[in-house]
This record gives sequence, C-alpha cells and structure tokens, in this order.
Amino acid sequence: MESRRSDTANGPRGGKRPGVRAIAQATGLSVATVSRVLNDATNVRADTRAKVTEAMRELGFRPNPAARALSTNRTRTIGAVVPTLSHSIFTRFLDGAEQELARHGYALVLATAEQGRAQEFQRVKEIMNLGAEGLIISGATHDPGLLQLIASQHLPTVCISIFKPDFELATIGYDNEDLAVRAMGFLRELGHRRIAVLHGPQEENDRTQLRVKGAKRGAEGIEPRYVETSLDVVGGVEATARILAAGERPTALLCLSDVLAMGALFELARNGVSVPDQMSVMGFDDLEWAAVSTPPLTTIRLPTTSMGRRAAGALVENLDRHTPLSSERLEAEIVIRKSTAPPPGTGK
Amino acid sequence: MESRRSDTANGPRGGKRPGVRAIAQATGLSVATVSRVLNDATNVRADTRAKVTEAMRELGFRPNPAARALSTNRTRTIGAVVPTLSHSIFTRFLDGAEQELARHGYALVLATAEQGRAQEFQRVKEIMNLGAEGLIISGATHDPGLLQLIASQHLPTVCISIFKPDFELATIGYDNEDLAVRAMGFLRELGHRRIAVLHGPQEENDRTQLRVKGAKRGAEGIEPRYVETSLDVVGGVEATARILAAGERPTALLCLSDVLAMGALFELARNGVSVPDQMSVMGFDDLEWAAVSTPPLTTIRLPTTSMGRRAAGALVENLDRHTPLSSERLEAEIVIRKSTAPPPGTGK
DNA sequence: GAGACTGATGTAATCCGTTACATTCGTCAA
DNA sequence: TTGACGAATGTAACGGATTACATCAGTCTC
Repeated sequence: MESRRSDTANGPRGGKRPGVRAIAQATGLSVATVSRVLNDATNVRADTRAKVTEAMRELGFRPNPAARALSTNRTRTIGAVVPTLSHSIFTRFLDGAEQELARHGYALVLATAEQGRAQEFQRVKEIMNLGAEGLIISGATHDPGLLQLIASQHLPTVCISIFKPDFELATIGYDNEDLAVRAMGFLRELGHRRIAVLHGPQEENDRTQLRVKGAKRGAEGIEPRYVETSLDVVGGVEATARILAAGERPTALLCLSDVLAMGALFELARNGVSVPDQMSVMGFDDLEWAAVSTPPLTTIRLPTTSMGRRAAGALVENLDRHTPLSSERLEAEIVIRKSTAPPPGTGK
Repeated sequence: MESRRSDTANGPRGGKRPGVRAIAQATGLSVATVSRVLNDATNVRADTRAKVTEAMRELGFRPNPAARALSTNRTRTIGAVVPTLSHSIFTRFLDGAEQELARHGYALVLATAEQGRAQEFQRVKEIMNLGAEGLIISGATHDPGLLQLIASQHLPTVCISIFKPDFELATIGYDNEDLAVRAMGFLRELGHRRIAVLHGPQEENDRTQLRVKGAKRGAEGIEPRYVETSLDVVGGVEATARILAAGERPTALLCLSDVLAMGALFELARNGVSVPDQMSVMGFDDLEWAAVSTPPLTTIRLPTTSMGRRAAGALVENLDRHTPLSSERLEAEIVIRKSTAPPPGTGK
C-alpha cells in the first residue's frame, strides 16, 4: 500500500535513514563494533568509540527501536490502565510511576477504562499488542478473561490502590477497609453517634466497596446513614444537600473520598452550617487543597505518589533483576485538622 | 548475557512462543497466508481464514509487535509530554487525547517534565527512542535543540494550550491573551477598578505569560496589582492572604487559573470576606468544581478535553491520511456565575 | 622466539512479521 | 480441449540491531 517512509534530505547525504550499517561503512568498522558502542560495552577502544560516536552525530543516526526490540526481546515499556484521569488520586499515582520508570529508562503507556471491566480488558489487550513488558491496573476486581490472559502470557502485573496478599496478582496499596474502620473510630471517639457516610458508586469499584465495608465494621452499634453519589465534587454537594434536607441531621459526615468532602464543605457553607461547630467533616485521600480549605480538612493521607513509585519500582526490579513481585502494604495515617470536633452540645 | 526469554509451558506444546511460522506449519499453509489473515486482507478463502484463526487461538499466538513495527515501519504510538499531572487541565487534556487515540488504534506514551525545558527535551528524546510516530507538547517555548530535533526527524508534532498560527509547529489551543483581555474587560464592565491579578510563575510558562499580558492589555487605564504565586490551591491561599494584608483592598480578584481561585475562595471565607458582596472572584479554566463551589465561580471555560481530542485527531489524520497538520483556534467562553458582582458601594 | 593468553574487532546468523513476486488452481469462453 | 484470467496461496527477501563465535593483533612468559 503505502510506500515506506521516504524522508528526503534528512542526513547530510540525503537518502534513507542511516542504520548501524551506514555507520559501520562510514567509519570502516563493523556493525558489531557500532552496536557495542551503542550499548556502551566496555571492550571498545576509546578512539574507536569516539570515531563511531562522531559518525553517528554526523549522520544523525538514531537506533531503530523496533529492530532493537526485536532482537533483544525487550521493549522497556510498562502499561498502566487506570479507571479515570479525573481523579487526582490516579494522576498522583501516575506521576510517581512515571518518574520512577523514567529513572530506569522505561516508558509508560497509558490507557483509561472509564467504562468498567470490559473496557479495561480491551485496553490491556491493546497494550499487550504493543509489547508492554509489565502492567499496572487498579483494584482486584477484573474481567476473568483478563486475569487469565495475564496468567497465560506471564505478564508481570501489579494491582494498585489495594492491599490483598492472598490475591493471585501482586497488590501494592493500603488497606482501605482498615483505614475506613479507623476513620469511623476517630469520629466515634470524638463523640459522634449520628454519622452520615458519603461514598461513590460501589459497583465494579472494590476500593469503595472496601471502604464502605470498613465504615460499617467501625460503626458497630451505631447506625450511620450511607449515601451513595457520584464520585466527584458535584456528588458531594448533591449528597450533602440530600442529607441536610432529610429529617434528623447527623453531627458528622464521613466522606470516603476527599472530592466528596470538598462538595460537602461547599454545600454546608452555602447553607450556613458551620464546620466543625455544627457539623464535622472528614475526608479520605488528603488531596493537595485539604490542608488549606476552610476549614482545613481532617482526612486520611494516602501515599499515592509513593504507591506509584513502588509499583513501578517493583516491576522494574522484576524485569531487570528477576526479583519476584510481591504484595506490599503501604501505611496511611489520619491527618487531624480543623474540620472535625466533638458534636455540638457536648460539654466544652 | 541473558538467555532469551524462555517461558516454559506457555503453548499447549510448551517451547517458545509461536510465531507466524508455527501457525503456518500447524495449518499446512504458508506464512504469507497467515499474515494475510492477521491483517484481514480480503483475498483469503473463508475456510482458510477460519482454520488459521483457530490455530492461532489454539496455540495462543500473539503477533510480535516489534517485528511488525520493524517491517511496517509503524509503531502506532504517540508521545505526550506534559509539564505536570497535578493540574487537571492536563489530565483532562490527556483524557481526551487518549480516548481519541484509542479509537484509532494508537497508544499514548506519557511523560512529564516538571523541571522545565531541559527535562522536556530529554523526555522527548526518550520518547523518540521508543519509536513514537507523533508528539504532543504544550506551549510554544521549548529548548531550541528540541525544535531542531523535531524538525530534523520530521516528527509530526502538535503544541497544545496555545494558539499561535505563525509558530513553526502546529498549535491547537485557545487564545490565552485574548481571553485574559476579555476576562479583565468583564470585571471592568461590572465597575471594578481596583483589581488584583493572581497568576502562577511566568518563567518558562508561555500560557501564564500570555494571560498576564492579556490582563495588562485589558487593564489599560487602571492599575491592577499583579501577584505571582505557586500555581496551586496553596498558592491561591497565600496570594490572597498577602492581598488582604496589604493596604488598599481590591474589589475583585482575577485568578488566571481556577486552582488559584479555589485558594482565594477558601482564604476569603476564612477571613469573613463575603463573595461577591465584598469581593468578586473570577477564575480561568472552569474545573469541575467551579459550578458548585460557594459561591459558584465565574470563570472561563476552556475546551480542554476536546483540545485533547483534536490534537490527537490531527496527528492520527496526519499519519493515516497524510493530512497536513495545521493550527486550530478553539473557542472559549466566559461562564458567569455568582462569584462576581459590581463592586461594593455601587448603587444597587 | 614459540606458545598462551587477553582484548579488540569482524562475520554472519538471528529475531519475526510483511510483502513483492511467483505459482497454482479453478472457471469460463471460444 | 485449450487458453485466458482472476483468485488464492506460496517462496523468499527484507527491515535493522544484537550477539555467538571466529579472527586477529598484541603481550607476556619461559
């Protein structure tokens, strides 16, 4: 069909892109030596090396990555499929991952799967067809076909955002359930008994599921109200509006994502409900604004960026040094700021 | 050094990964036919095709992307280098780009350059070494070496976030300067004369430079105060605090990024300055929360996601159909919400 | 000065799809 | 029946870097 790419006048002598052979010819050396220079092998005389490097510069030589990949069977590429880029949780993660990969000479191929498992499966296939040597996906609920594919192709894979040591793939993340238990415990210790829990859609989202489960476990004895909404600021606003409109008003909102907490803060402010005097608000994530909101948000600091670094690092070690992949639990902590206080009416 | 990858027991018959030759052997056909099936050429008999497909499934065949790339001279990969992933401006852009690329069977290789031009140059080199066929970078100020490299390699490239038809590369974006002029004009029409302009660092960031320039042009005759701070919510808080602490208080804050506006809203609330009664606040970007903040933010809606789609689409068309790349100006509009009003003391 | 050894360099096979060109087969017209 | 023709399939070269193995030139030692 197409004629091969035929750049005119790109090297000083025009014609097609120079390859190792061209360099060999130009220097009077052999392709093996050129290749050795390219991969800075040690057994090349300094002056030879210089000659080759010079010729490469001269001719504008760039090694063909496909050819290289073909003969080494390496692509130095890692794929990541995240549910969405609209949550800074994932972008902070990607940031960390990308930095770590770049540090080791790997590239990150990014795909999003906003439409759930099936799409995720599809995207992973595409990434594999591209030759990725490792994969990062999030959570532990996936299309069975995907897990099977990963297993059958022996594709090194890390699941992030969760910690589940008994899972068939390595997981690197925090213990969502336990953290939710602790968050709930924190509010109870402050004295809260009427609590509303705001969370995103649970379907196909095991992180949310685990957090809700944890909240339930931590709430034993009291009966929080659970409000499901869309996982964004608008959802937080909407859920809070619903809560304020309902009968008995809670004394605390446990938002299982900071974006929901932001919505809650906005909506409470709009309704003149002062935080934390009349209502405590607690988040989950510790996004960058949480420290400076009005009031600053009590939340759970998730080590998102370092999760990215660890996930990427683990894959790199696996590929470069055959270190087996294993699950890692990352620590997270409650960050107490000013959006939480004992419930109103408590002796002060 | 390393022995070639030697997965044991991956195909039913163990041994190494099956290639087209293995499929040919298994079916009694030739590699050419197998390849034709692979690329769904039309001139293959239906039953032959079925036989081949079946054998591929049977043996777990996956075409080697490197070999394919080598012979077709195509990688179906586009690189994008963004300054950071911490701003949803870029993640929304990436979202759009990734979707569009995926739709056409291309993959997105992502890199970030948080440390300015030099790092951007470096990252682009890495991406080129990976075989990307197209490139997306942001803004128009880059390392001269980078521009030269792009030119010498004939790498199809799109610069986003700006519109600059006379630039040597295609730009797809909005006219930052003009929009800032209009934003300033909007505030002036409301009656504001004492205005503070909040903006991020100008160095190495032409988008900010252009916006500041536009604000200055739009402010002819009045003398706004320009406050430079870090480009995040914390920066917005900090700058607003400085403004409040200073002598004569402005009646409006023009924040040249929504994140700064968020910080401003928080800090104003903290200080009991009511918006818009005592102070108007205007943003730039229209991030998702802007419609529901307290008060909802007047801002400029930038078509970020569609910018991503257009940039990706333009590259795809260039690669698939040789459509030349050209600059595109995207429209943006002021979204009037409740954070702006005439200055206090205006007859109402 | 011959043999042993080390370090630098060269030769040619290899990785695995793709595709130009060659071949075969079946069908239809004359 | 033969020749022509088109569709289906086969053969083999090709792309560009890597690398096992071969070779060659010095060095060192006795």
